[in-house]
Amino acid sequence: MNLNFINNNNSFIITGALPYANGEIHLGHISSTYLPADIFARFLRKLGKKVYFICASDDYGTPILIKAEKENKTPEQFVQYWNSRDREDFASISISFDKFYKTSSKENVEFVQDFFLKLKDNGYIYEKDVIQFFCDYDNKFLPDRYVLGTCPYCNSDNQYSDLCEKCGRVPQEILDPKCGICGKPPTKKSSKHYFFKLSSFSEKLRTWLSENENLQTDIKRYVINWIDEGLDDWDITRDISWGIPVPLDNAHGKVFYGWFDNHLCYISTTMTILADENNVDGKKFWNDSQIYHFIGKDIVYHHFLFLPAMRMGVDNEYKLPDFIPCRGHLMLQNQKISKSRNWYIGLRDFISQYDQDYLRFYLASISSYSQDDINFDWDLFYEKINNELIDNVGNFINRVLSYTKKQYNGIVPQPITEFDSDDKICLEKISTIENEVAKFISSIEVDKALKEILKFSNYFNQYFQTKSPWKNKEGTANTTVYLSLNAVRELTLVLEPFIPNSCSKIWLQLGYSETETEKIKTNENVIDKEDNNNKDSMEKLKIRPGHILGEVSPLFKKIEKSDIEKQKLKLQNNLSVKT
RNA sequence: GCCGGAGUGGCUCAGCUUGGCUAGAGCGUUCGACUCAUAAUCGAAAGGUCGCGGGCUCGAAUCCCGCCUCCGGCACCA
Repeated sequence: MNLNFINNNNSFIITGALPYANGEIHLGHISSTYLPADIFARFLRKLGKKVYFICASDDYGTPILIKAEKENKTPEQFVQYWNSRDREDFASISISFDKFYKTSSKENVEFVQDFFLKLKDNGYIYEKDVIQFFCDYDNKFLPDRYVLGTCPYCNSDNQYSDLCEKCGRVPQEILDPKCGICGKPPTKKSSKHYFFKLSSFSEKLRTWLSENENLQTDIKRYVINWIDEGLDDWDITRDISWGIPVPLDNAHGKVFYGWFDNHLCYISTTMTILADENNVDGKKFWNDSQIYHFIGKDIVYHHFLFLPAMRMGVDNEYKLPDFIPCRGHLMLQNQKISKSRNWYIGLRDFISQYDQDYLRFYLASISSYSQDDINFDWDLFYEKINNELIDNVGNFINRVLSYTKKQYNGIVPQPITEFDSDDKICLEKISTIENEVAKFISSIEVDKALKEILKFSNYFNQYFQTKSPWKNKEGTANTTVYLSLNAVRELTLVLEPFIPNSCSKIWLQLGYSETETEKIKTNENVIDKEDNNNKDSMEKLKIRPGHILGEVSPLFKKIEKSDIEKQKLKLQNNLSVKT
């Protein structure tokens, strides 16, 4: 949870919850899961750690099958579309996955089937007949969403048997059931299903949760409550055609339920990557690494119970997660995001209008490490970007660089005076900022890390202002500019995990080619292990006198207030159209 | 109903685990300064009964009890 922990470990496997392959990525996904994970992954890479950042589309299940049928596509075509779409969307906001794969991959299918057989060998799988809806006309079992009917709670008709979209509740027994395909009333029929003995892991799970200090305490408490109430065994099969087949001779037509196979894709995808590397024992690598599963709060149940229980069920062949960073949902203008009400902002839509780094910056700045919900507010977005990113950070960088251009022809000046006490404080700030930021990122508190960076930038604005080099050209100016340029450099280093795209531009303006930048980023161990004795030394300053800057121009464009008003209006209008 | 979280200046929040610096920050507001910079920046000021009521304590935003208000979760739902 702290810097020492990060320092003492060299390899990390980071996963982002798998997006279900039936719809587009929206701002909520980014904020709760992918952005925090990406910032963390980029931070670790910068420290020279071995990092695998893994994700995949979650391809199987009834909702996908139904949607594909409606669009007259095969489920393969359907999920292929969303897989590439997701891939593009994640790239558009620079989520730096090492691999974005799919649960329907050959590797995952084999892995899941193998995993199932191991669980079975270990005695954790049993068969049981369950009564299910069956359509005599279509000659099909009708799981979950294939049955429509009237919600027993709110009386809305045409709702799914496992979810009422009107009131959001999960009906125990839907009224007036109809087959989702032909509309005729279904009958009930017995079907053999496979069950996973979740209940027999209660005590092991309780112990694991209690003893793992890396897991968030409030979440542990409420998961333990579930255990206290008694865990039910878990029906892990479905009678549909779209899923991973149960690998048993007498189980034709049966596939695994999505939550049985999807999280195994974290492992199978990692193994797929590692198989391409020379001389790496994948399983050993997994078990020697620190495992982080980033998730949103909606899938706590699966990641804190199913996932660990299943790994326990194969004797911890692949170790359990060390961290499961879990965040709350993103609200939009203080209302819950809802796709069916059209109250959401798609990532693609957003990125087509604003710089990706605006979104990264804003979301990171409001993203606390907790399962409390946070709020996307257009007015605050406007203020944070214009006041903090642009006026504080962007302006500092631009004023220093353009001053150097103008007064020194872009050549870094030789400091000519003795460092005074102000300068010495600057020197210390320059040499400690990375550590300060690292402390927060290592415990995944990205909002606090960003705040620390803003304080740094603000401090140097003050320094530059107080020293007023334009008034002291014959005196302290060179030193002021020299130190400020080095502050810009540090700023760029610590900002990289947050706004990578903009940082690439800053490096160029600072006069470093792309290859030089790569060197800077990878060769430096930014964490300075307890060795602060050289704080005052000029050795810490990496931009040397005589270095030549690149072309300088403002990095960011301000957001217009009128534009924000349009966005708010657009959101409202979309909502009213739907309702 | 059960479980959990929250209630701090106009707004957004930090602080509360391990009670004690004059209760902090950013934005906004007011006044002033500066001009290198994207009308950016810097300085100063105003502004809070830390939800309410009790309690422990020399001392509580911070611990305990009760109450009020808001929010989330309640199982196969990504």
